[in-house]
Amino acid sequence: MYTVSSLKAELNERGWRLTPQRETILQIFQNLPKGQHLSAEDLHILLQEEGEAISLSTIYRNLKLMSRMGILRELELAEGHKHYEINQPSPYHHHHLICVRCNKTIEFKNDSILKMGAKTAQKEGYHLLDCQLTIHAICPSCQRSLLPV
Amino acid sequence: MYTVSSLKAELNERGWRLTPQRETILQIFQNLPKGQHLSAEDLHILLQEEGEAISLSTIYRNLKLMSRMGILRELELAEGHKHYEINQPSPYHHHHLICVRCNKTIEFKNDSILKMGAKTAQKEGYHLLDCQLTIHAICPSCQRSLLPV
DNA sequence: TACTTATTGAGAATAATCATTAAGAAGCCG
DNA sequence: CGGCTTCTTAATGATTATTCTCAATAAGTA
Ligand SMILES: [Mn+2]
Ligand SMILES: [Mn+2]
Ligand SMILES: [Zn+2]
Ligand SMILES: [Zn+2]
Repeated sequence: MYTVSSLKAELNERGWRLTPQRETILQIFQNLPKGQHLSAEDLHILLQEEGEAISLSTIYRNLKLMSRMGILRELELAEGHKHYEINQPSPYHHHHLICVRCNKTIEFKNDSILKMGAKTAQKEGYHLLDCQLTIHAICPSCQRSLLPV
Repeated sequence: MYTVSSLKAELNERGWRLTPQRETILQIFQNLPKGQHLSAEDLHILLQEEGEAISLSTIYRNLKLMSRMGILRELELAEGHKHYEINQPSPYHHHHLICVRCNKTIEFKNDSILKMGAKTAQKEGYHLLDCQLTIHAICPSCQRSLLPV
């Protein structure tokens, strides 16, 4: 599992710095209950409630940065804004099935997808940061409700 | 001088449309006193005052569009936001000398710059949209005031 | 007149700016 | 070797600017 010191190492390697804000954000995501995802706004409010407020600017900046570093995954759920979760390696790596009506999200695993992603990236000489299958769909419950569109 | 019908022609040629908003924006810039430049916000307020309000979204979208079409010029003055003016051909084509302290802006002409720009673009096979020399400086009056930085 | 689809407007999300702060590197002793 | 002081410059936070989204509208065209 990703530690604060490995974050520091990776940052420093690129001439960047470990800040309390980055450390806090990493820890929030590491301690996030399985299956939960946070938007920038969610994170902002959560931090305020915990009395560790970080500015929205900094949150946006670091969510993007940590996604590009491959530490977080940027998820396109069905709410009109991005969500994030920690990017975990193989045994925990998973994909998302999202109900576009009620936003209920199910995480599922599939090793062959990850393998294929890794192989494809490698074949092209790309450095893999994340590989996620996102399925937008309508859940059984919303199907039953028969509401138009 | 650019007319509404030539704007319509150029738009339609690309599958785009002439809207009242675009027409209004063009006319505002055409009637703008020589040497005046408008920011998105300036334009928004100006239109509100004239009772022809156009949404800020639409203003931003069209300022960018019309700049890319070569109808407007996007100016990097010294105020932290973009300004725009109509993009006029040769005899009216000009450049800008801006005081970064008081924002006083002087327009000046220089045919050789335009010629060089045109030649350079042509040599590389580029289609010239605009060619502007922007000079950021400190005006005599601000020099005299001797204020630090 | 009907039809397709670009455009608009409202609101939300995200990015940019800039002065201020503070990591991390480097130099200096003890 | 450590701690302390400097120094450079990345990062933050507050604010502002700009972009994105989506449902509703309307331009151009058949
Ligand atoms: Mn959400
Ligand atoms: Mn201005
Ligand atoms: Zn559902
Ligand atoms: Zn001046």
